[in-house]
Amino acid sequence: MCIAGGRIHDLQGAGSKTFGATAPTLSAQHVSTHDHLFFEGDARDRIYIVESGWVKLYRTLIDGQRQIVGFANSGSILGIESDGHYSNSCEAITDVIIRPIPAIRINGICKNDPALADQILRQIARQLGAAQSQLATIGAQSAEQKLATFLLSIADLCEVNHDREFDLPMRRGDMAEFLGLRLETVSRKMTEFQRRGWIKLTSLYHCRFLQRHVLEQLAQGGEADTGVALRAC
Amino acid sequence: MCIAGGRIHDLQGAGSKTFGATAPTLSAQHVSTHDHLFFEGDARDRIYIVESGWVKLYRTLIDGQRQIVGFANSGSILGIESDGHYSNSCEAITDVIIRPIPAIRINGICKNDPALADQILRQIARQLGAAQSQLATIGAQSAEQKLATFLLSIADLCEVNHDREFDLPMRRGDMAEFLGLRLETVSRKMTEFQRRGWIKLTSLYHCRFLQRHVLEQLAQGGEADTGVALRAC
DNA sequence: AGAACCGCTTGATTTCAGTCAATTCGATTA
DNA sequence: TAATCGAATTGACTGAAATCAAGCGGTTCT
Repeated sequence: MCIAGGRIHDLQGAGSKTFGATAPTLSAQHVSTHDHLFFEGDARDRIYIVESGWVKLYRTLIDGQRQIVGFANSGSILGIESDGHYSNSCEAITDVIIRPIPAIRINGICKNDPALADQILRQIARQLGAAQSQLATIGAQSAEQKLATFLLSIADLCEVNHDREFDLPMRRGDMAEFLGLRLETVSRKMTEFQRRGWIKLTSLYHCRFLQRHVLEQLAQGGEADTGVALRAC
Repeated sequence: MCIAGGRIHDLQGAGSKTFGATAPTLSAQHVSTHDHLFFEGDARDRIYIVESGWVKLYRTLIDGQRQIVGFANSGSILGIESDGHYSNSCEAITDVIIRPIPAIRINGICKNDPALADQILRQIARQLGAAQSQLATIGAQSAEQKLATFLLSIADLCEVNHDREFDLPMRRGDMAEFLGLRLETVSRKMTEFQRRGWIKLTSLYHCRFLQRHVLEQLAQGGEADTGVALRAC
């Protein structure tokens, strides 16, 4: 099966030709929160361009452990890392609108559709860079540093508003599975960040930076000084 | 600077036209062990195709922590994840022969050189898949599982010979920086794997599988049973 | 030969994050 | 308003890997 619950709906007439004259012809589709676009191992019959909303991409190990390998929102292309079969599962974490592209178009795409191919090449390069950054985060940072890095990068994707406020569209457990932590650890650190006055959670899924520079220092591998001036030495 | 020690040598006449009629014109170059092809942040003036030998790709955090984001050998394309500037440093861990491709060719490559573009697209997709697998390894596995996964995948890249023997071209510290562990932990686990009769180190950089299935079970998230039969229950 | 160096191994101890368990919070429904 | 359910928080305890430190073995340099 490819779509859990079969709740993907065609949106005839919704935003078309986003990707130029050679763009795909399939119409945009709607996916509800918690529905899957595809599962790891499914035959890859199409790739998807996200038009709005958020999805998570993850892998499941045999012992049930899961690893989220990325979150994706508007502009992301899904399914390009695989060949024949999807190598990740993909679940909507908000309501999502996607535009499918038949996989058949991918073979020899450079000859047949150079505009789309360039688009895909840029996207996949960006995703590879992001995956490598995430490797550095997961492999070389402490829980505290991981969370700081995560908040900054998610805020970046969400475009922080004038109040330094941004969405946190995923659950604590998703954050944990992305960062290689447990949700209890994420929860504790979020609480600690608040207690120290670095962030303010206006709701579970809404966050505001109070001391962004402290998080940036943490993320870059420095010590958090909480405003205490460093003495020259 | 781009090449530490300036020890990259042109190899005029060495293997040419590996990548079809539209292949790059620059000649192959030799890089000695421990020399750098490029550093994180350098202007990306070219990408490279590895023709022989091994390199490591890594990032350095401000506090000096390093994360190896990948090892690459024959057939790999280096520098494609970046745009304008290299996002990783690249160091030869053995003597290496590479073929450079001027970055200028990359823009609009689909129109100008579709054969090379298809090649790059396949390579980058493979690298993204590998990076995501590595995320799952680093984020969701124990030290023991990480090492089992690593040995299996490196053996795969090296092509195990008839004696189930394969090269381990990197140092313990490199393995550690790749797996998000400390070199002491890698050393301990390697010793433990040997003591349990799963592997035999014929030298520091040469390994033989004795009980490959145990490692495979470990890597997939199961318990290691060391040959003791499981009772049906 | 001796000294110095480098990478690896091994041991003792500490610590950060994981585990297990209880409780709270918030949204939805009866 | 009470009941229910899922998600998040909080607490007590444990354990796996990090840290700190010493020693080993091979290679290179004087």
